[in-house]
Amino acid sequence: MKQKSKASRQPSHGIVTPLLTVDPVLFTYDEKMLKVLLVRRSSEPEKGKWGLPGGIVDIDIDRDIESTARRKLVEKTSVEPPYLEQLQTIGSRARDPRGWSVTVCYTALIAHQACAGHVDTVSDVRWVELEAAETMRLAFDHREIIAIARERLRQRALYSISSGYALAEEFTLAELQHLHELLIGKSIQKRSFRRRIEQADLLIDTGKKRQEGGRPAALYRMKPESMTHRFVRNLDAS
Amino acid sequence: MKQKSKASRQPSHGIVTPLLTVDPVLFTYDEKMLKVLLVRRSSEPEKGKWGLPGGIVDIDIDRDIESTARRKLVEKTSVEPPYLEQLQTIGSRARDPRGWSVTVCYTALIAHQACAGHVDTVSDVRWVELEAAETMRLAFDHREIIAIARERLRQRALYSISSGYALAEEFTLAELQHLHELLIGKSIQKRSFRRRIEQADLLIDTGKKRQEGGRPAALYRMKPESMTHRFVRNLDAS
DNA sequence: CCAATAGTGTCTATCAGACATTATCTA
DNA sequence: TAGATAATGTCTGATAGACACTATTGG
Repeated sequence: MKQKSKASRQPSHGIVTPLLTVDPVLFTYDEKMLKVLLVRRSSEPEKGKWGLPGGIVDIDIDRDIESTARRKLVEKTSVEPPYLEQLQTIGSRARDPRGWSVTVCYTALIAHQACAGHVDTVSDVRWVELEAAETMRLAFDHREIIAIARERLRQRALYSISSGYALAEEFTLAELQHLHELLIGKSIQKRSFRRRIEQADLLIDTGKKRQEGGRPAALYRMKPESMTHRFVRNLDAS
Repeated sequence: MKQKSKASRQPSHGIVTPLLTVDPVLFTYDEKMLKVLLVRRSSEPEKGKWGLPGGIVDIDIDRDIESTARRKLVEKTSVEPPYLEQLQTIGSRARDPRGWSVTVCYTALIAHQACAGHVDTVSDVRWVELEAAETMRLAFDHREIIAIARERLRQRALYSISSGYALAEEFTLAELQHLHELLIGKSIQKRSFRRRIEQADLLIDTGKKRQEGGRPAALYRMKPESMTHRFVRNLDAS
C-alpha cells in the first residue's frame, strides 16, 4: 500500500497518473566536437549522477509541454535555444525507481558561445563531448535518450542543414560541413555540400569574411527556411 | 464506474501530474479510399462525440505507453495492428476541459479485412473516410491530431513503402501505388514506383496472381525490412 | 616562391519522370 | 478480334560523388 497523504494534491479528474517529466537533449558544436549539456542531479533519486537538463512538468507554471522544455533549458543555460524539436516520449513502469513515469524528450541546438558564460560559472552544469557522454553512467535512461537524439540528428543531417543551429550565428561553410561530417560519421564531398545549399538558397551571405591560415572564408547566417527545408535527395549514408 | 479506492494507488512521488492518455490514429485502405477509425465517446467529457480510439494510461495494466496504445486498439478492433509508430505528444492546460492533460499519439496501420468483422458488429466504432474525418467536429483536439498523422503519412510515402501495412497481407503493386498516390496527393509514374521497390528488394513475390478485368497481377507481401527502409531519393512532392 | 585554406569546373553515375511498347487475361 | 489491366524498354533530366583545378590570404 502506498501513502494516502498526497491524495489532497490529486487533480480533479481523480485518476492516478504517472510522473511526467521533460528531458531536452541540448547539443552544440565546440572545438570541432559535438557536445551535449549534462547536469549533476542535486536531489534523489539518482542524486549526484549526471543527467539531462530536464525536470517535472509544473502544471501551475507551464502552459504546455514545450514550455517546460524551454523553462528547464533557460534555468540551466540562461538562454533559449534557437532550435527545439520534440524527439520521442518514453514511459514505462520500470524507467524510474519512483514507479511509472513518462518523459517527453526534445532535441535542442544552440551556439556554444551563446551560453558559455553562464555554464562556465556553475559547477553542476557541463558540456560533455558526445562520445564521452554516450559511455557515461547517467541517471535513469538518459544515456539511451541521448543515443536516440544523436541518431535523429544523424538522419537529419542527410537531408537538412537544420543542425547548423548548433553553430555560432555567423559561420563558415567549412564549419557547417564539418559538423555534418561529425553527425553522419563520414566525409562529405565539398562540392556536393556547397552545391545543394546554394541551389536551395538556405543561407544568407553576410558579406563578412573570416580568415584562419589561408584564403578568407565567407561568413553565413541561417535563413529561417533552413530550419524546415528538406532536400529531395539525401547525402550518401554508407 | 470502478470505485477501487484510487487514492490507495497513488504513486509515491506525490506530485500533481496531468491526465495522461494515448491516442492512436488507425488508418486503413478500403474501397480505394483512406479511412480512419473513429469511436463514439460513451462518457463525459465530450460524450456522444466521435473521436480517436484512445484512452487513459492505466499504470496497473500497462507496462509502457505503447502497451496502452495496443490495448486500446485491441479493445476497439480485436486485433493488433502490424504497424504502430509514435507520432507526437501533445500536452497543455487548454486541450481538455478537465484541466492540464497530455496525450501520446500514435500512427497505426492495418488491413481493413483484418478487423472488419469486429468493427461491423458494433455501432460505436466506425471507419470514416479520411477527407470526411478531417472536416468533422471531433472530441478534443482529435481533428488536429488526425491532420498531423496524415501529414506524417504523406511525408513517409515519399521515401518509404511502410504505408503498405494498411493493405491486406497480399496485395498488387497497383494497389500499393494507388495508396501512395492518395497519400502524396499526386499520381506517380508506374515505372518509377516499381523500379525503386524492385531495386530495394522490399517485397516478397508470393507467386500468386489476382485478376480483375485484364492481365492477372502478381501478389506481393511486405518484407520486414520494408517497415524501416528509406529510399535515398524521394518521390517528387510537388 | 610555398603552405594553407576557400571556392569552382566538369565528368560520371544513379535514379526519378515521361511515355511508348509489349504481355496476358476475358468476352 | 477488342478491351482491360499488368509489366517492361528506353530516353531525358536532375543531382550527388569524385577529383582536379583556380583563388586568396600570410610568410
